[in-house]
Amino acid sequence: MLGMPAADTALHADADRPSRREQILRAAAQLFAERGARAVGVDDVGAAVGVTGPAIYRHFASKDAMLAEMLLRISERLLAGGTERVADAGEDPLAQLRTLIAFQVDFALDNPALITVHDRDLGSLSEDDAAQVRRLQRRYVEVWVGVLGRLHPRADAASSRVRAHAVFGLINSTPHSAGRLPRRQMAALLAAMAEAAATS
Amino acid sequence: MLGMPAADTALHADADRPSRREQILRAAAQLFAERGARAVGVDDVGAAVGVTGPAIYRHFASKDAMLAEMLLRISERLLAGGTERVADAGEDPLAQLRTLIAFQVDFALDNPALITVHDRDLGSLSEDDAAQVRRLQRRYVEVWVGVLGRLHPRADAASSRVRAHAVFGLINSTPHSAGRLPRRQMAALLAAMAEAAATS
DNA sequence: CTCACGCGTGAACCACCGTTAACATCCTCG
DNA sequence: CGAGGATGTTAACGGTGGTTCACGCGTGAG
Repeated sequence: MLGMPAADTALHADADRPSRREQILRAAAQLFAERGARAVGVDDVGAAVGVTGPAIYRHFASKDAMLAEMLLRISERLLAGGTERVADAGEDPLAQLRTLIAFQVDFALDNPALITVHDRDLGSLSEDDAAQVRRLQRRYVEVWVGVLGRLHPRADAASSRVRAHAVFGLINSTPHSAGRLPRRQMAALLAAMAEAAATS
Repeated sequence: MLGMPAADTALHADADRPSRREQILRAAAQLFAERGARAVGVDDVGAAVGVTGPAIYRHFASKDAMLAEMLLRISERLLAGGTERVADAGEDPLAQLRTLIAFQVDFALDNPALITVHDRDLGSLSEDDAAQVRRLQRRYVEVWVGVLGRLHPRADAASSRVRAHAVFGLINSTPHSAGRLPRRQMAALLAAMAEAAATS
């Protein structure tokens, strides 16, 4: 814990000159998305940033720790962004829904790789880490469930939860249809479909 | 090829008294869905049907061959079912869409495990097998694209393809929200959402 | 200057797992 | 009844891949 670099564990992205740690996480996310976390070797990740495999261990305790941090960050970003958007959207449930949809669409279009890893490789996490990720996911889902519940006052919570997962599935289809349309068009289409599905 | 049992390679499901081969495929599908194909050992699959690991090789050439057959079957069932439904639905694009949606919803509710494996473990297939599966998938998508194109005559094929993937994502969210609602209610909700999204 | 420490390297270790080999069992059919 | 094939079992092999080790090299502080 004391030998570990103090910054960079935080959430901020460090866009301009990413530290080695960040480079590794980014490269790993890309590789994990393409082949699946278990199919990617430590050497592959190293090679992707111009370093040998074992060098990874100067920055992460283990390969699993890498994956864990990756998934935790994603979940945290989604939860934080989602709650913030809803809070800023006023009282109107439809306005809240629209901003949530726009947020999720942007995220999915910006990070198709993270989307892929997020729901494919949760299983290859330690039980503790997996539980923590699931807690964050659950809270994010609950944000959606709240909005959907206010939008459909006669529906029960279970229906709203199913609805939320269905909308996620719709929006998170981006990895399957990436690059087929210019981004603006893609975003508009997905948002329209998501809204239609959510309000049906 | 000659030593291989002649029947059972076919598509029919053999519901009543499944052969060992079928038992293995079913159990493997379940395990693969839960943990991911690479995380499941041959011994695990064997144990799930009351047999040791190497016994698998009396029925399959390799673990990869198991996965390949599994994915090929799924893709074939979807393509065959989809084309058949559309052919039986007459000329009305909306009627065609409704029957396609009903078909996909039924499949997704009946086989959440297969759905999961289908788009998570394609990557761990040999290049040849993966290509074959992708060809089938593509043809199934084209069935949807045709219907969606007739439904939105002013839209280009790329939009329809994105739309198709989005609807798949919506319906195939069943593994994430399994058992939260009674099946009838679940089917009705998903179908309504899918139709709203597809016709928006 | 030099000492410590951050960052990397190549080699070795070790566990896991797919696969094969060699040997039993049982059921069927001539 | 006896031969053969389908089906299993246990033991062993071999590759892959995560992790550790011992060591090298630069750089900034005392």
